Amino acid sequence: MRPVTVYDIAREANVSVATVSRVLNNTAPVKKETRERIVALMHKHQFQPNALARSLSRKETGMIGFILPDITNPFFPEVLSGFDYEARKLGYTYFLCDTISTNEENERQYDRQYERESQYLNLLMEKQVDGIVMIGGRVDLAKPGSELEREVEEASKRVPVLLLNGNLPQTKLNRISADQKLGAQLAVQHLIDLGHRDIAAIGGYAKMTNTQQRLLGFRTAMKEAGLPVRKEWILTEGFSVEKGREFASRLLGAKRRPSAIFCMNDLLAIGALKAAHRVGLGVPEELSIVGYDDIPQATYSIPELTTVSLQSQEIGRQAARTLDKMIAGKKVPRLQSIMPELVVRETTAPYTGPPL
Amino acid sequence: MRPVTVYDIAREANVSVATVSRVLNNTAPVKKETRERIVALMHKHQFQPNALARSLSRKETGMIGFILPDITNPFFPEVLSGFDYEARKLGYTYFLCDTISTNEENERQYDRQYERESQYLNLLMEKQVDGIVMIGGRVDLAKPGSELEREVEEASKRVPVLLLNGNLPQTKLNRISADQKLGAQLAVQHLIDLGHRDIAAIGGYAKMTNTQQRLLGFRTAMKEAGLPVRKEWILTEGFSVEKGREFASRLLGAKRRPSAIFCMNDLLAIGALKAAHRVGLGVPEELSIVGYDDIPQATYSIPELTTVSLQSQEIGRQAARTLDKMIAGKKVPRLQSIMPELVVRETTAPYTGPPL
DNA sequence: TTGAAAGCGCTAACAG
DNA sequence: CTGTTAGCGCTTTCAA
Repeated sequence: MRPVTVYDIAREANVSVATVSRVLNNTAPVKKETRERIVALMHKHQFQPNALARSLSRKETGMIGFILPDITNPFFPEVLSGFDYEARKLGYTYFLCDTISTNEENERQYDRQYERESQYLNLLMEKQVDGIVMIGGRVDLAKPGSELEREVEEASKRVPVLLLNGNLPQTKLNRISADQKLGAQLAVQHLIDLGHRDIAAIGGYAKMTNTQQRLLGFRTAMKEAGLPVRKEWILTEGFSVEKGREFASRLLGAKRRPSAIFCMNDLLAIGALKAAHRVGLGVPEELSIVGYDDIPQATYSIPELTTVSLQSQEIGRQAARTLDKMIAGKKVPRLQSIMPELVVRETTAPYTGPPL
Repeated sequence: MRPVTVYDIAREANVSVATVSRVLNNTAPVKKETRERIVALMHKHQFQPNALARSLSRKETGMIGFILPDITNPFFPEVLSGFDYEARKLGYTYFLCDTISTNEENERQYDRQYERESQYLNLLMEKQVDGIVMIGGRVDLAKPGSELEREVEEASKRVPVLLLNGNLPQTKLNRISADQKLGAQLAVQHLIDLGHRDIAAIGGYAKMTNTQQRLLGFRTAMKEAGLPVRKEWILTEGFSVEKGREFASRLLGAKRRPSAIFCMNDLLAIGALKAAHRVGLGVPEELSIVGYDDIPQATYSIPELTTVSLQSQEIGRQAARTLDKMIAGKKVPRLQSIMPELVVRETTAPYTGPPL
């Protein structure tokens, strides 16, 4: 059966569509009597306004596009859930745009990530979303390259775009970002305070801003404490549990090994935990480990991870509020910085090795 | 600046909008020469067709609504990622509708879950989605109650609805579901084969179909092996790590305790692992644990979880393909059953206690 | 091959 | 308070 429209309601109520529209949107006073008649009819026919038509004429859709790299990476659901909470309150609904996802062989496809982002950017604009938020992918690159940047900048002229936890340096897009350097400093300072001097750093990708910033924080903290940074103790290129295990194994297998490891995220830390376990090294007694991100899984391990909370939920919420303002045409600060917090749990303990 | 429309292109190309539309959709032959002229103009002006307008007249949107309870529960991103992969290939884009999400105080809001589902159902229909998939929430209830069911049935008359891993018994909606009972049997049989006789089952919610089915599988396997099921060893109402720890603690604190625990999901198993660790019980030497779902985190723990894979990615993929067929008006089987698989890892070992 | 014109369903002046 | 009417941007007959 053909869905019922405002015309159907109008006809049966002996009014014009304008009046129906008015009671639908409460956009102008309508005589109580006729209003009630119309409302009754709407219920009777289970009338559901066609949002497409409405959006077409109103020129706003209440839809947002959320572009992220990989929903199975537990960091993103955290951000998303905060975003969801606020966005819903503000009356938005959103498209989830995963630029990686998993194919039949169950393998992630990173190679086409940026291409996907471009596709989604266009698709979302065609769908007439009111705004777009981007996290991960090219936004994490220290030097995305002008083409990747230009594209987003171009998009931002048509629709508000907000970047999360990253940047596109050649553009002046709005963004919300945790202070990555500070987070790393917090973590490393914590280790130093515990008496550790031989500290390694593992994970991340050299080309990513977050990694560079965290490494910078690491170096800064070490330097301020007058501690040397050993090159062989900085192992990058990877963010997975598997990589964490690999990096840590390498570290722990060497003749001289660190007494503490600073990991670029929690997954790596979980991998490091596994490596330590494998070689029979007690954590935290013999080896301290600190993670980064504070994903829920940080409390699943034994022992539970000491880590740096990026306040991911908060970033998500902030994102929704900010994007809403941008959509409303209000001014928002170009950069909103979120303060990370050190969360001390069970993988760090005072240094107990031979006196230095 | 006003976005460019087919009219703008048409005018500048000295053709009618119909022709522009034709080259846009490749829906009828157009003279090569004029086609090229039009294509060039489109590029020149960065023309982006307005999907709203298109959908309004075509009566199809390429949009799907995906309703799930909680994106931060790692089971759902798995399903979603499989769904994403196929849906994208088929040209769909989807709204993520989380019915729980997290508020400012960082607490999940389960109480209004069903209400949210109803809201989203309506919202999605107004947005004119081509189809809806539902997982969790009311779909997991053994007796959802007629109102909750009627509503979905009603919706399904207007737009294809597909249920994942659950059912609404009073309706005859299409669904894709893992065989929960079989999965449980697999798990429990594995324990029995290892020589365990004292097996407990923890977690789940008594009112949920999945729990009932899994418990049924548990009982069936025990019965077939001639083993008794002790009432105090079946602890329900909960799906979290915290609950797992709590249940297992209770079990392990009693005078007589099981030598193996079958958990209704992996999070519970992780909790059980923690409980065992706390009381100094070695897993798997002194206590075997098996989980359910095989979320990625099942391999993060030490030792790694033996568990039942629900093939969540596959369910997601299947869902996309099936919904696409339904949208195309094709017939699909009312129920597609997915076979679970036992994944033996490190938390189960032969029984080594006193001879029975 | 191409154009004219009638929708798709709703909103928003404008007029009364 | 209410009705008329012109869009919103694209698709799709129906003719030519």
